[in-house]
Amino acid sequence: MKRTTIKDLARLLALSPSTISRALSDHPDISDATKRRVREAAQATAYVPNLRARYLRAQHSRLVALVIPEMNTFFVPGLISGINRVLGRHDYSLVVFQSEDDVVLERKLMQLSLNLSADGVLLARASSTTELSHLDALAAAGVPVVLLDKVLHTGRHATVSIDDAGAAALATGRLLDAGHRRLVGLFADRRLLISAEREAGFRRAFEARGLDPALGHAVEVELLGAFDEALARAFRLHTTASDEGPTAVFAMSDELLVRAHHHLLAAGSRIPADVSLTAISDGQAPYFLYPNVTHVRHAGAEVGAEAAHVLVGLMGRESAAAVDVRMPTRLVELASVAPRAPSQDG
Amino acid sequence: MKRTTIKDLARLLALSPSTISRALSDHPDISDATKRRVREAAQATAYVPNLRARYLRAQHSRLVALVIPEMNTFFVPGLISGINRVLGRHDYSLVVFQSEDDVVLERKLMQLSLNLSADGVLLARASSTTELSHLDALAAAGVPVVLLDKVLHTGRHATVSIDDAGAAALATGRLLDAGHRRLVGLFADRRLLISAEREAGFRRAFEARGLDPALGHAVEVELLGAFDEALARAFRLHTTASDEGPTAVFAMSDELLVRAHHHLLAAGSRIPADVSLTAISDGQAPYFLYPNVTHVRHAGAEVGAEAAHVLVGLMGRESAAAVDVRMPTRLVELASVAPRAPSQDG
DNA sequence: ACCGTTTGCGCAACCGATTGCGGTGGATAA
DNA sequence: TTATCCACCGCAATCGGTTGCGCAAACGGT
Repeated sequence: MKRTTIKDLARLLALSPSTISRALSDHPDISDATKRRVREAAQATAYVPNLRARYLRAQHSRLVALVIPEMNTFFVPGLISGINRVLGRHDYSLVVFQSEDDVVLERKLMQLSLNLSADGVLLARASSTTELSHLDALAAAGVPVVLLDKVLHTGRHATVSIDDAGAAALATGRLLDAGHRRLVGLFADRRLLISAEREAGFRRAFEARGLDPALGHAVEVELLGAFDEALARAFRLHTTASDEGPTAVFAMSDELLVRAHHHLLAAGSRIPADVSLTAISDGQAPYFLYPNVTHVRHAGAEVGAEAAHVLVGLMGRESAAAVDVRMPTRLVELASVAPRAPSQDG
Repeated sequence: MKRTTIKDLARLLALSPSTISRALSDHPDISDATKRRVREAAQATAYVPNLRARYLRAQHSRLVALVIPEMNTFFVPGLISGINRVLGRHDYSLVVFQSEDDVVLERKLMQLSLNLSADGVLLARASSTTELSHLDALAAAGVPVVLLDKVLHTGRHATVSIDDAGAAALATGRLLDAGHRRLVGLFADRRLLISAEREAGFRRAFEARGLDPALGHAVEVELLGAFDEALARAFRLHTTASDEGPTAVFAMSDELLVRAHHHLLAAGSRIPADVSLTAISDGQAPYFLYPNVTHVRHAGAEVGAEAAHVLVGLMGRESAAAVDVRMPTRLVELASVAPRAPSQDG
């Protein structure tokens, strides 16, 4: 049941392997008659060229490794899809690894990518990854790396990301411009650069309008399990007797968005009549939540496609210029924000 | 910037490549002193073993190809994650391909998997794939294939799937047992085997209880864009003057579930006070929708892990037994079903 | 001092391809 | 007839490893 090789064909037709190889690749040195014979034999024996052997000789693999912290529901699927679409067009295949958000495993996977001779690597670093020395081996071997989504701007690596602070400011600003003042901002673990950036954007939106950033109550949701309690507490804490409580919520991610939405409905709040809502989102969830959520779009598919483009470019040439791409983001106006009549503090 | 090879080390240490290879693999024939020298030199020159060369010689690749129709939000991510987790434990790497739900591309990708000498293939067939002759070449080469999720039971290929009809009957039965009689069932394209099966289960639930299956109104949602209109029409059509309309909805997938949920809220219905809701779901969406949706769990992660297990088993031995695994499904009781007082037709 | 056994390493083939170069045979030109 | 050229194909090296086998030196025993 072994597969047919070029040598098998050579033996079968009493030719040399080189002739078979050339016949199959339509080399001018081979006569048409021979080419025909070879092709027929290849057909008959179900010959399948062995790309690994070919690539070994050619010193490449046409394999690209993608390392992500972990699979999730909203962003990563689009990312993979976008990457795959672009890579497929250039005859690259995508190997997907998960680092389980662990630097140690991430390092191992970088090493594995090198062992497999990946032609390029796409890395969404683990949250605990604070330095990129494990990319040095890749660099030394001339394997280009593109950092995506959760990047680290070292100036030495190509990156594809968004302006996190800007996106957060945009979504927050939409709430402020609708007249809301007391806001709750939902953020993931603050030690993550991305959370810190988005929280900074959240505050910046207040400052840009000459408002007191203290009106924005940032809630850090470390464990999704403790979400409801955390959000409820935020509302309680920031509701004073003289003043009413928060009237709008900003979620920095889809995970937080869907939970916030759920929480608000469960608490009996109407959106947007009682509470307005915006988020930074991949662009899926906002459409199946009711009402549709006004959001700043940060689509995995677009980030992935762009990163793949950059990588393909890098794999093409020798030089490894450290491009820094910032994907544009835009506000998608849907139905979760209602204007609010300004009160005395507006 | 070329990477160090075994030959480089051989030259450097004035040894033969074979000695280097054996020293690195701790072969007993090599003296400890030499081993030490070799290891140090390998360290110093940042030697990286080339797995492709090794695997070429060893006649395998430790690569597994996964071919899915397309990425989606709910099921596939879990699938990939589950597969990867199991595969990783066995030192296999996962190459992910998307067939864009097109048989022609699917065929090409099977061919590509063969060209790359994948050690095994995981296939979630495209909806237009009605026969599996493109797997013959893989079978001939001794490459095991496991069909998952959207399978085709040929008796010649290993499969991992669920009892679609049973799962649908379970979710539907939950509604009937709560006293609901007029039901709307939401299904994807009927030409898909999976839709047909689940619709059969939907009807079977009525029959099993001695009820008229005509009370179950199956709606086929071909285009997600036309969802709202289709569902609204179903409610209109099946609401008679003498009788009230449907009081419960069953969705055969997450995509349909989230849209149904959205639609019901938008129409001003309360769940479950006005309309009860069940679904077959991966198990994510039911928790972030409000109220949490009672569903039959069909988790991608579990299907993926099981399929990977089966494949690993198959890749281990020579024989290619055609196992047929049906994943168990169970009802997860949450909050979207309310009992309904029986009327005259109950 | 002689012989058998280890110990430690190299030769060369192999995995499945690709490719520079050289060689043979027939046709053509001089 | 002989020199020349071209069409067509094979040899052998190469990619980066692995491995069966052989061989020399060192070692042990008597």
